[in-house]
Amino acid sequence: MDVRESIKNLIREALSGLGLESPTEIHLERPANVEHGDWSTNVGLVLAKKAGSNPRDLATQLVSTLEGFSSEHVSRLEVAGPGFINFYLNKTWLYDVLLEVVNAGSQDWARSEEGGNSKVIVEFVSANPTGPLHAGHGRGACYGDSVARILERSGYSVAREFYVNDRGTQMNLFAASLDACVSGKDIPEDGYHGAYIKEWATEMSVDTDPLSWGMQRALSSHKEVLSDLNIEFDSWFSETSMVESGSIEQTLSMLEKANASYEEDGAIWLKSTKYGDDKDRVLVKSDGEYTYLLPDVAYHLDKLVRAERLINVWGADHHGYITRMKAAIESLGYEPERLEVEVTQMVNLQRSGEEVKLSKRTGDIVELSEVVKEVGSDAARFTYLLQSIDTAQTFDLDLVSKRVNENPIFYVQYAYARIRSMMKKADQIGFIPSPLPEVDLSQLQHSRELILLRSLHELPDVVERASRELAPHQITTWLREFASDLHGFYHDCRILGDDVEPSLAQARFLLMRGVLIGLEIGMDLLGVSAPEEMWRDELIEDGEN
RNA sequence: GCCCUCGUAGCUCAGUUGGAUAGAGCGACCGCCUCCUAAGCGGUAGGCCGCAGGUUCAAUUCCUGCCGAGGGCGCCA
Repeated sequence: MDVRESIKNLIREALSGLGLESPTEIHLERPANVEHGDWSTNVGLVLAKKAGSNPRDLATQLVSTLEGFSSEHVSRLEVAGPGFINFYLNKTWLYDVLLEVVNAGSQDWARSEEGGNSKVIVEFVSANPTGPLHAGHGRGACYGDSVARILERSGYSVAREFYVNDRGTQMNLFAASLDACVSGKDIPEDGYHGAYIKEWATEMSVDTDPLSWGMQRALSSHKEVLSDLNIEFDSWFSETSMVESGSIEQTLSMLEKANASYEEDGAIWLKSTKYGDDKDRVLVKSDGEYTYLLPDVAYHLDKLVRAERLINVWGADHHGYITRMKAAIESLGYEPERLEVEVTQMVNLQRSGEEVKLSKRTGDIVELSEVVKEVGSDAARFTYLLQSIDTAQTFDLDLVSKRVNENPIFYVQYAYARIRSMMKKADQIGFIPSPLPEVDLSQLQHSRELILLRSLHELPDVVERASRELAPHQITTWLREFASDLHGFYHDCRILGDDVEPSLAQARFLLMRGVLIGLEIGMDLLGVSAPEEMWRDELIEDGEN
C-alpha cells in the first residue's frame, strides 16, 4: 500500500478512537517546507469546531493517540503552526518507491486504471482544409495530443479525431480561389489571397476538380506538419460523409421533433437562448445551405454514440460557440457535461522580443511548418506545453531555437542524455549492475538522492492531476523540477570511479535506472524525444548569436 | 453593453481544487571544470500576489464590485 493511504488509515483510526467522525476525504499534503516533515494533515483545523475544541488541542490529542499505534515508516509526529500534524518518515519508504518504480518500468509506473477503459474522443486542430496550419494551431495540436497521451496513461481508451470541414461556403471560396489562380483570373474578392494559394496552384493542373484537389493538398500539408510534431490522428471525420449518409438531415429532423428549432425569415433556427445563449442561431440559411453549426451538431451526435466523454480543443476565437453546441446537445436529450470544451488562448510569435506578424518567406501568416523547421519539433512541442492554456502565450522563435541555454527543453533532455552517457561509460569500463535484490538501498543517504526519490514518488500524483485538470503543463513543470534534481545529484554524487564504494555505486546506478523511467514517462506524455546523447554545437557557442 | 480568459520578482511563467516563511527559469551580480557531458552546480539581489470590500481559525486561491490586457458577440468558420 502507498504510504499516504496507510497514513490516512492511521488518522481515521485515531479519530474514531477519539469518538470523532472522519471527514470523507482526509487532506494529506506534502509540506512546502522540508522542516515540516514528509506529510502533513489539517484534520485538527478542520474538525476542531465540530469537536468543540481548539485546533491545537485536538491535534495534540490526535498525536498522542497516533503515537500509540505502530507504523512501518513513521518515525516521529509533531503538532505545528495553527494545528497541523506533521509526519516524519524513515527513509525506508523512499527505498520502497525506487523498487516500485524499477519493477514497474516506464510502461507501468505512474499508470492508473482511473479511466476504467472508458472511451473518450479528443477532437483537436480540426482546421479547415483551405490552407496550411499556422503557428496558433500548433498550440492546440500539441495540447490535444498530450492530453490524449495523459488520458491513455490514466486508463482511458482514447481516440484522436480531426473534423474535416470539407464542404460549404469556405471550401467553395477556396476552390474558386485556386481555380482562378490556375486559369490566370483574379481571385474573388471574398476568396483566399494567401501566398500559398499561388504556390499550390502551380502544382495543380487545369482540368482537375479544384475542390477535391485543394482539400487533399491542404490535408496532406496538415498531416505532414502534424507528423513532424509526432502527432497522429486515429480518424479524420469528413463533413461530406454526413451529407452522404443523411445524418445531417436526420439531425435536423431530430431537432425539429424535439421542438428545439423553428423556421423564420426563410431560415431554420436553433432555440439556443433556451440554454443561456445570447440569441438563437441559424442552422439552415435562407438560401438552403447549412451553417457551420448544423453539420457540427450532427458530428457531435455521432461522437456521443461512440464515446462516453467528448473533449474538444478550440481556439479562443471559438469560445462563443460553446453555448450553442451544448444547447444543441442538451435539447436532444444528452447531458451537456459530456462535452468538455478546452479553450486555448492566443499565441503571439516573437523574434528577439519583437512581435512577428508575418512570415519572412511568404509575407503571409506564419505557418506551423515554418515554426517547426526553425526551432525543431521537440522544442516546439515543449514550448507549446510549457504553460497553462488559459494564458496567452508569447512564443519567441529566437529564444526557443538559438539561445539554447535559455531553453528548458534542452535542460530536461540533457538530464536524460547525461544518465545515458554515464551508463554507456559504465558498460565500457565493465561495471556490472547487480540484480535488484542484491542492491543495498540503504546506501542512499545523500540529500540529493533522497530528493530524487521524493520527486519520483510524486509522478503518479502529477499524472493524476494532469488528467483530472486536462493540464499537460503539470507534466512539464514536474519534468523541469525533476531534471533539476538530477543535475544537482549528478554534480554532487559520482557513480563510477575508484573512490565510490561498490555497494554505493550499485545503489546509485539503480537510482539512475529509476530516474530514467521517470524522465521517459514525462517526456513521452509531452510527446518529445529522449535523446541518448547530446553534444553542444560549438558554432553556436562561439558565434555572435 | 454582454460573454470567455488573464493580471504573481525586471522578463516569461508555476502555485496540488483555502493552509505554515508565495516558487522556478531567464536576465543581473558573485563563485565552481585534473573528475561519468559546464546545454551543468552553488550563492546574492529582486514581491501592497492589479485595487477595494466580503466569506472564516486561515484567502494569491472562493464571492461581489472596480481598473487594466487579450479574445468573442455574422444567415462566416
